[in-house]
Amino acid sequence: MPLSRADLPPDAVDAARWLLGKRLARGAVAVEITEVEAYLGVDDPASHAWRGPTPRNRVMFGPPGHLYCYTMHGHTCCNVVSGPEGIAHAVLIRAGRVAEGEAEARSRRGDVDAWKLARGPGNLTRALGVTMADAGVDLFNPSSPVRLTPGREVPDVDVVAGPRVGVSRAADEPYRLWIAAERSVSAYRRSPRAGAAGF
DNA sequence: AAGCGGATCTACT
DNA sequence: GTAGATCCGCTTC
Repeated sequence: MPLSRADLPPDAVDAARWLLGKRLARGAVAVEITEVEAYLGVDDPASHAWRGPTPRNRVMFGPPGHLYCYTMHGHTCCNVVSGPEGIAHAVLIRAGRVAEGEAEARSRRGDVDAWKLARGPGNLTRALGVTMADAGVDLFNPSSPVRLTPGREVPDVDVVAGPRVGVSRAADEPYRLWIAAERSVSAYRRSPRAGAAGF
């Protein structure tokens, strides 16, 4: 059974949990998602959508199930837009484990350990070959260059939550979810601009 | 028209 | 653990 758009929860945190264990596929490469971050659109000061629509973030304000891509520091990062339309909830795909097409992924990433091929959002897009040209594609359309496909069920006891990496606002919200004991999960770094940890 | 700041990565100590 | 490369979008002038 292919995944359907109706399976994707509208709330970004729910969508993030749902995406763990699913696969993101492009060309011969498929990555099993191991680490994600939820961004709550217009209600989230850490989201690119917080200040409203711009040419860059317009995909996030569109229908769910599409790919929001952006570049920073010379890297491409990609998000799954959730719903409802106009609220701009999205889930950043931070890391994954290459499940298919390791040779093709390695041709782009070079000679690194297998668990590092898609570790970190920039490395993940490089391993898959995702670029800004893929921005806005429908992840549930089988003829799209990038697709979401079924993976494995991840039990709740294997899922850990914590603060998002590198954000300077809302830096303590536990909107980052990952699979415990997965080596492909990237290291936590707090933004130097975020205040002291607020416990 | 220019400056600033960032949802990063790698290398080096 | 820390520093530097690197570059585009958004804000402000």
